[in-house]
Amino acid sequence: MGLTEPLNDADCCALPNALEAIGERWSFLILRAAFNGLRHFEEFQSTLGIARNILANRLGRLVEHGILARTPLPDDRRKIEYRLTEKGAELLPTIVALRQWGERWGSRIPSTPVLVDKGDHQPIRRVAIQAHDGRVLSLSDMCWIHAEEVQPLESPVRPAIAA
Amino acid sequence: MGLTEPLNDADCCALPNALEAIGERWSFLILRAAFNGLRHFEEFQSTLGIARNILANRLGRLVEHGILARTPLPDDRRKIEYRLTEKGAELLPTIVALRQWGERWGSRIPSTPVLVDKGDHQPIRRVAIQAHDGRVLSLSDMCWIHAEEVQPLESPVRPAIAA
DNA sequence: CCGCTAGGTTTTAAGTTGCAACTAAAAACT
DNA sequence: AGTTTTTAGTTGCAACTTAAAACCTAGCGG
Repeated sequence: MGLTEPLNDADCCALPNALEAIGERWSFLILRAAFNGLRHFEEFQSTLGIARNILANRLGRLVEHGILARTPLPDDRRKIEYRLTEKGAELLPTIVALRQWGERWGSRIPSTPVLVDKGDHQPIRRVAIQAHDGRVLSLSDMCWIHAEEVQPLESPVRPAIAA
Repeated sequence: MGLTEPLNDADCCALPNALEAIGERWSFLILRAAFNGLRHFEEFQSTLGIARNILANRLGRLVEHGILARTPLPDDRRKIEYRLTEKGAELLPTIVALRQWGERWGSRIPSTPVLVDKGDHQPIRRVAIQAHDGRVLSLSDMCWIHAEEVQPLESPVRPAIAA
């Protein structure tokens, strides 16, 4: 078996932290809604069908964790805007990965609206784990080592384009 | 704002399904433990510190959803092996993406054991959303369109990784 | 100053989690 | 064969979380 991580200690891995921020019921769905451009309490509430007290609680928690920013609009100060921060926006790969997994393995019709590159209208790739040079890796291709043991690369590879 | 998905209907998106399978408290951590090679009830229990009844419940649910396979070992039939199925193994990008996010934004030391390519011991890339040609896309580079409207590419790019 | 709207809080019921103690079956010792 | 130990659970009960519905309050618009 490829990977074996010393997970006995909680602090070896950032997952528990991440889950503290977004692991509760509804948080993920609220986030998805935020990625879809929803910004206001009543929008979230009516779109998701979530109870108001829970929504208030989750929005508050996401704000606390710096994932959403809460701003009363200056021209109507009743209205509160909840917007993804940069930190929040960087959850997109996680959400898309989970969504793709659900699409691939769920009992669903292949879900008609498709996420595409705005430039050429081609569908995005499957989210995958890649080596530094872009090769797609699976579970058995990886292992854990200590950060200090990593050898710097001789010729740094162009970061964006896959081989 | 780049993406706007008709999320009014629950069935437009595979996320709620996915979350039904793995969205409860502990499920993600159990999965991480499984990725780290844990296989037995007592291992999960003592490593994670989870209550036994909850662990039993979650393992059962993950098995129901085809994410873990439950097999009593032939040479000691008390021992039950819980192993990731293919479906389960394909959650790896989701988990790694969330972990990387937690590492980047958490208040943690950069988490010493690092996940590397077993071949060259170089760290894996950040999990990202990519266009068909490998360009990394962000929120504002994408939009939703209907599947039928996607134009096939003239020179097909290696198909294995396209979504 | 009246009513409406947006974004909450309160109350109460129902469901979930967590701990500790218990059980059941298979293996190991004596 | 009988006792003990190990592995994987189940049960009972208290504490906490979630859900639904009603209520509240600041800010606007007439």
